[in-house]
Amino acid sequence: MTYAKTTVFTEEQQQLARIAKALAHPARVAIVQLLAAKKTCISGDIAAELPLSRTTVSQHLQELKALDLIRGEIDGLTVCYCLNIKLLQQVNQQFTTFFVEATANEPCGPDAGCAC
Amino acid sequence: MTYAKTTVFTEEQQQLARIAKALAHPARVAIVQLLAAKKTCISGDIAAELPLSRTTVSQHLQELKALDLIRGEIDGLTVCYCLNIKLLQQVNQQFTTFFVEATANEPCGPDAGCAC
DNA sequence: ATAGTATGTCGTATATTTACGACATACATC
DNA sequence: GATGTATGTCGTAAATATACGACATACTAT
Repeated sequence: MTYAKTTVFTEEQQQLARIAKALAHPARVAIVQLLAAKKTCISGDIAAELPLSRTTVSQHLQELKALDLIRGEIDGLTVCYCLNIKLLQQVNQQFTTFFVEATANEPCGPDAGCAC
Repeated sequence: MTYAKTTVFTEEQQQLARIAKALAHPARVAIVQLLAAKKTCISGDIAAELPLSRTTVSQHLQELKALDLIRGEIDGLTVCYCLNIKLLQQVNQQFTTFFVEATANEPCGPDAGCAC
């Protein structure tokens, strides 16, 4: 067996992994859900809803913002974070494609060189 | 402002985050795609396709296996990893629901107490 | 101007992830 | 049985993520 490393990760794979990473913490999932529910969008209120310190929540917000999944608008003294709906729709499409392709066929079998 | 921490992360949020974490590395995304493409399913061949050592790939495989996203079947000297199609379909549904809910409404606005 | 409030950043401690060589195990083949 | 091969685990080093108190900044209100 040759063990040639033919593949480097594609931009597509890296992009999917990046977004997955952004959602890889329950706090960040919760933040997106909070914003979607329109319950609030103000930084401090978000922190108040989560069992974490304001500092930590701010850090999670920055992570989501770094990927442009949310955007912050300064409104006087407070900051309002809004979902980037368009990007989320795009990302939704990427995940859907990934999962559909992953679940399209029965896996393995003789084609792949195994008996299962 | 009271800063009462009313919410602890729900099982749903934790589940989504867990799966997202599993896909939060391009190598693991690539592994799922490789298995889906039926190109191969044998541990060593998977490692040969990726720009990582066999040890590291094995580690990534164990992570996917721990969440039951893939299953390993020993076939003599080799081990064949197969996608858990049913679980992937379930997960697909979870992600879809999450994204649909996140993108259903225009975010923010006066309801949420901000001006954007 | 002064005081108070909301927010982000810095510093830092701890935990987790990532990566890989070395080793152990288990099967196949000679 | 001895040898070779495929795989997983162990130990460990380095990088990254998580969490939070303390501080700095910027705006509001008195």
